Amino acid sequence: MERKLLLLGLLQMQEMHGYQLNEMIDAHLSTSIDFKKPTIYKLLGQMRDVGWLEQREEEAGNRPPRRVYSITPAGRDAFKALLRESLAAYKPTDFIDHISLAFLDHLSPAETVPLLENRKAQIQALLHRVQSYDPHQGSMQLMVEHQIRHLEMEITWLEEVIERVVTKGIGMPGGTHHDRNE
Amino acid sequence: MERKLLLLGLLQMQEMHGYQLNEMIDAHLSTSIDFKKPTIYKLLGQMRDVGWLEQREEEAGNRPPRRVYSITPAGRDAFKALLRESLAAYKPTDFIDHISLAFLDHLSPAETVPLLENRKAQIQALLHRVQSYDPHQGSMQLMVEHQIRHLEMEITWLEEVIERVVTKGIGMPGGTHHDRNE
DNA sequence: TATAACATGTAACAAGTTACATGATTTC
DNA sequence: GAAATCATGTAACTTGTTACATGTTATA
Repeated sequence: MERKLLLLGLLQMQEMHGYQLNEMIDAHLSTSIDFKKPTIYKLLGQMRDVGWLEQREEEAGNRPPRRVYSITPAGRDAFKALLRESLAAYKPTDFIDHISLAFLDHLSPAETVPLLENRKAQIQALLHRVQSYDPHQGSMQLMVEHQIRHLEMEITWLEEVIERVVTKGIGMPGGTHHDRNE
Repeated sequence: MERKLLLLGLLQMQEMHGYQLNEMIDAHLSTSIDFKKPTIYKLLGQMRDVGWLEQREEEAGNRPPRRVYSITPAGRDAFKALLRESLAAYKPTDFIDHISLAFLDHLSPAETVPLLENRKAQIQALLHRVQSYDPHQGSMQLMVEHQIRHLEMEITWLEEVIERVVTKGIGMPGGTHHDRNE
């Protein structure tokens, strides 16, 4: 539903066609969310079918006509309902992509540190990209600021982990066990 | 691949059967990751088929026999390779579940604040659950600490957002526009 | 004149979850 | 004797991405 919320929110500002929505999302939100064209087109069709959106065809020469979507009163209601629901409900973040951190002690510090430094460099690169954004309008800017906070936290956290690996004290009780070998 | 990494990591400590792995994950990681039984069983089968795991059947009375998996040398190699790869590569977090924050200004502050307070309460509840965990062994503890950091950040961030909504200054430039209505 | 940008979409695939199926054993 | 726990798995569904298909118009 969050993806529908996003589309409805953007269409609330002005009517747009799919390609245009894709550009918007690409330009302003690509660092923080994945949302690809086929999905956009599909959801637009779905929302049109249930009456949240109205479709208007815009002919322009011989190319595929633009399908311009505008939000209907029903769509506006749906938007508000989704928005309230989504604001009030917190969905816990999935940490599966960080599971490797749990097995840090299976590698030697000498090997671990450069890997973590590499990871850190990537986060930093992303942070710089996000920071270089022009300010967005209204509360849209909150998305950017939130991501910046998040990335900054990730970096300081990683630095601490690296520090702990270096000074050897990784997981609290003496239980450090990376095994002897190549 | 992260899920396979997790299974391999757990099986590196000791051989286990699927049900047991599921219990482990449930007990120690359920606050931070989703990983359900059917997925576990499927991945165990896959990894057995490619020779990363060895399967041994343990009969016990008349009930379905336990299929106990132990990691093979090939599995150990795969584990290390996956671990290195996964440590070095940062996969950006998806913020789609936070998109509602971008449309905060479509609701009146009077309505927004309680919704956000509710959201905050949920994060706090989760934080308390995570904090009540016994310390995990070795670097596994890092997962817990990371999640705690994350949740604390989310809470302070939300508090700031609430503050900004209350004092009206939401998204930087004067562009606050929540529309007049019921 | 080749490539990028414009504009739409379908089809195949991926990677999970939820719901269902089965049956023994232990606990209340 | 009912319900929870132990133990396995399959099947259907969900929700998204990637790859492909198509054709026009502007740009290098």
